[in-house]
Amino acid sequence: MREAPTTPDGRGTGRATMNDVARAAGVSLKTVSRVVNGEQNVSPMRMAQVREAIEALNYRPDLGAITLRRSDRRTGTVALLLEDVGNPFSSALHRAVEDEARAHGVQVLTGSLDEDPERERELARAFTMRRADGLIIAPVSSDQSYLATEIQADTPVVFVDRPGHGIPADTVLSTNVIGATEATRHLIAHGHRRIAYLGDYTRISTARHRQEGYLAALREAGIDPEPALIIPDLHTTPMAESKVMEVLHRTNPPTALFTSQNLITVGAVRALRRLGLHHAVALIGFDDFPLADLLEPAVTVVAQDPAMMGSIAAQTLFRRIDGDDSPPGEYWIPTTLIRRGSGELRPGSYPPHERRGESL
Amino acid sequence: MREAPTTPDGRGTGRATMNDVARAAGVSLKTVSRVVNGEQNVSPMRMAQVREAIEALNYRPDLGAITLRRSDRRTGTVALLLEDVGNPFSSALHRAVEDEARAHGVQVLTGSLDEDPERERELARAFTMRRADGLIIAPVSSDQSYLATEIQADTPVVFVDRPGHGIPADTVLSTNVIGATEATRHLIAHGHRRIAYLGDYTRISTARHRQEGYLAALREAGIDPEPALIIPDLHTTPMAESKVMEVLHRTNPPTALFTSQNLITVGAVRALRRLGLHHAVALIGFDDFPLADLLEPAVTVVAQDPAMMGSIAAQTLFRRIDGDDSPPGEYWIPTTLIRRGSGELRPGSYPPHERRGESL
DNA sequence: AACGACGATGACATCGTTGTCATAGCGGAG
DNA sequence: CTCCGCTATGACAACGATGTCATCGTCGTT
Repeated sequence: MREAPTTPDGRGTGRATMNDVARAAGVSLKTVSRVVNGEQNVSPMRMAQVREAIEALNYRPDLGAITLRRSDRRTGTVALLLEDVGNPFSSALHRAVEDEARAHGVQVLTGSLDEDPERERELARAFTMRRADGLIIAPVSSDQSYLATEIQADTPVVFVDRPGHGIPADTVLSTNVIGATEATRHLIAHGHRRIAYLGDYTRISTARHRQEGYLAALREAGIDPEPALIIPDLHTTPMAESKVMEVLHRTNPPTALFTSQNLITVGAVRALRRLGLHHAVALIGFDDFPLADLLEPAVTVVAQDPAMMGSIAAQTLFRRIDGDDSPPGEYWIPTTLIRRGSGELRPGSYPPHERRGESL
Repeated sequence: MREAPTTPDGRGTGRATMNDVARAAGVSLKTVSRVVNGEQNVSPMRMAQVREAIEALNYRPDLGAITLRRSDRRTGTVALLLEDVGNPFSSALHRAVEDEARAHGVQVLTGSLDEDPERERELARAFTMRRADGLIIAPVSSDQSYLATEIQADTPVVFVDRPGHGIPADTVLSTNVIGATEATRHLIAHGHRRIAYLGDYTRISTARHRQEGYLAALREAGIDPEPALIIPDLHTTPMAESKVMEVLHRTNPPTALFTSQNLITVGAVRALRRLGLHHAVALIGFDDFPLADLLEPAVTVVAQDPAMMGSIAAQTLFRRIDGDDSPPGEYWIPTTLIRRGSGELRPGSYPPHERRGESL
């Protein structure tokens, strides 16, 4: 095996170029290009020589240079901007996008937005400079019109989990309103009338929609929503936990809780445990989470399908990349109410201890 | 605002180039380059003209072209190859790498390996072609010598979670042996002598090391390891669940379980629940998981620190990228035994029902 | 008044690759 | 034997940017 070549001017990167291969094989640059790209009309002899040189020099094409020169300008990369690649929802979605991308021979660049609009702009800019072939984004800022340039430059954009604003683009969403309505209706059907809503920051569209669904179900059942039971702007587990503690200490506490998001659900579970009310106060959470079925009682949830959302978003994106220019669509991914126990508790189960052995 | 320019030959990408900006501003290409790169010696007047043109044309530099031409050849991208970006361990690690990368103005390309050596090669090749500035990988194949070319070409590689083979490189690992020894010792200290080991595929180095630690603790306590209690090659929750069911149905069942991985731990919890033995048989799992503290009993674990692993791996990588060429190092990230209840059960707690009220 | 230093600017080559075009060689039809 | 058409091959420009170098003008110094 030969040494890695160094260009005469000392700028050597330690990596062989197509030119190095050409020299080594004693053919022209273009012939190497033909072999590498599997083009017709190369004699078997040259072909063998070139392949041998490629092997010997350990040549690897430079995708940057290829992209620059090729007429289609594809980078074979798509960008994925999510809330936080470390959380279960985002990472499940990410994985589904990756699977779809793999099928297209495309790599995925990811970034976490952390509810930070500035970060959204930064990352969008970074990915623009990298000329990603497409962009899937769960937007956090209130205006995505800065992406208009991209779309105009033929880089498709797909919104996922949250709708975008200021530009038309394909959008993949959970049926948030319907799911929340269904959850609340389910609690009402089990006899509850004092149902608390615990939600994330109101600026987040999904939080608003879930609250909307909650209110719709109350209205439909002729229950007056009680302002004191509508508690938005919770974002973390500790925030939710302490708020739930407070709510349940009130003189006229709710008999059921509807939590609009994972971390809040977990906070509620912790609070109920600490108060020993986990078998007394009903609970339904929006968004499923691992081990929900192993808790005591198991937690009833409105499950989203992040994997499906990722798949659909990616499929839509690739269809656009492949030239589909029909009008943008909205894709609604259905949620599923999973009955596990916590959502089927009836009001007036106090004191909890008397009921303990009963369950199961 | 002006229309996006089209190059005369019709190859127009819809995106303005530096040349377009130069033409619009009535200056030379090089002057635009100077402005964009904030170089000295541009008159304020030209500067203003150029900025205006940039704004009007919505110019964005093409990172591919920049990388090709610049002498440092940086792409501002690092590659991260993990077991599965969708699982909690990988995604926590991913997030930590992203945070470190963000601090360096670098983007992260990710890929999931799914224990598939072929996939490892494919992705390594894809990232090589993209000329990532560095590579962090949790290897699955038995030989990474194919990466030697990369290292030689000055693209640093860092192994994380599992050691690499065939090339020297920085490596970031959990203290698997120590952690497993500690867990097993803890069970022994609580009176157990019949402790089952339930592990992942033996081909995975972490699984081997955890088994090693388990055996070391037994040996140290003068307990003869019982082959029937050493159960490797479990990889999924259902596999683990059914195996644990089987083991506990034996005539002389173990009084404690040590599970070497998350999914196995969850499988064990499910099996114990189904058999009603969750308060009778002790359990310690390797690797922490969300809600472990909310299960009944709460699950004692040997916690890893994936975020720390990601941080250290990324920091090491960036140090290398910045030119550090000291000999490769090994970084051991300590594990922590978290006592929560399941690991503190003593043998002979049958029947479980008598003890139920007692706990807490 | 002559000169050197320096600031501002642009011309041109270049990075690694592909697209376009030209051309040499060869076999077969007329 | 000539010419056509095809295959195999290479020369050269171009993609979008930066690095190098040359040039020109201005100003302070002697």
